[in-house]
Amino acid sequence: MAYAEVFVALADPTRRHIFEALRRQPKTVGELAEGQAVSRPAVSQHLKVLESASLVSVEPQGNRRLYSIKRDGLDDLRRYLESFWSDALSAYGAEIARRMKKK
Amino acid sequence: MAYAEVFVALADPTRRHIFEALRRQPKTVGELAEGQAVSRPAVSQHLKVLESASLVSVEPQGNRRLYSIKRDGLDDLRRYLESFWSDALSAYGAEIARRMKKK
DNA sequence: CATACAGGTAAGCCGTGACTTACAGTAAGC
DNA sequence: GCTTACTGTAAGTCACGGCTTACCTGTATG
Repeated sequence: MAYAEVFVALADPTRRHIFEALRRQPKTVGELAEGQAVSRPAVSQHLKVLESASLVSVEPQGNRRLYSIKRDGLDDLRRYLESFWSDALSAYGAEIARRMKKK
Repeated sequence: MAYAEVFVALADPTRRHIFEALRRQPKTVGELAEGQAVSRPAVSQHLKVLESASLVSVEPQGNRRLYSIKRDGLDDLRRYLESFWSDALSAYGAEIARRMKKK
C-alpha cells in the first residue's frame, strides 16, 4: 500500500519540482530552496513528506543535510501500475472475444 | 504533463476505490456509489475528476451512464516513471564507477 | 402525460494541507 | 567562546478540496 503515500507525495507540484531537482544529483536544502518559488522551511516540510514516502533519503554531512533520490522509492507505484496494465490487457482480450462472438 | 493530473486524481483514497472498482467491469454511478462510503453526488464529482484526467470514460446508455476504465489513461504516468527509472540506473552506474575509482 | 428513476450541478460547511514568520538547535570559522 | 551558516520545528493564516443536502434535467414506464 506504499503507493498511496507516493501518490499523495507527488500530487503536489512543488514536491514534484523538488523531487525532479534531485534527479541529476543530490542537493542540500539550501540548494533546493534556491530553485523553488517557496521559502526554505517550506522545502524542509516537503522533504519530510518525500522522505516518509520513501522517495528520498538524507545523509547528514557536517553542517548540512544532503538529500538524494531513493532509487527503489517508485517500485511500489510501478507494481501498482503493472497490475492495472495486465488487467487492462485481459479486459481488452475479453472485449475482443465478446465482439468475435457477436459477429 | 498529463501525469500531473493523474497524480492528483489518484491521490485521493475514495477516487482510487472508485477507479479500482472499475477494474473488473464497467459500472453505473449507482453501482459505484453502493460500494463506497460516500454519497452518490460525491461519486459523481470524483468521476468528473477521473474523467478529466483521462482515467475513465463514459458511455450513456438510455437512462444511465456506464463508466469504464480508459485503458491508456496510465500511459503518461508510466512513461514518467520509466524516465526516472533510467535516470536512477544511470545514477547508480555513476555511483558504481565513482566507488571503483576511489578504491 | 404523469410519475418515478438515474445522475449531474449548486451552495455551503468544514477539515486539511501548503505556506509564512519566528524560534531553536547544531556544526563551522574567526 | 562567540558569532555565523544551515537546517528543522512551532504556531498561525488561508485557500482549496471533499462532503452533504437540495435542486434540476432527462429518460424510461405505467
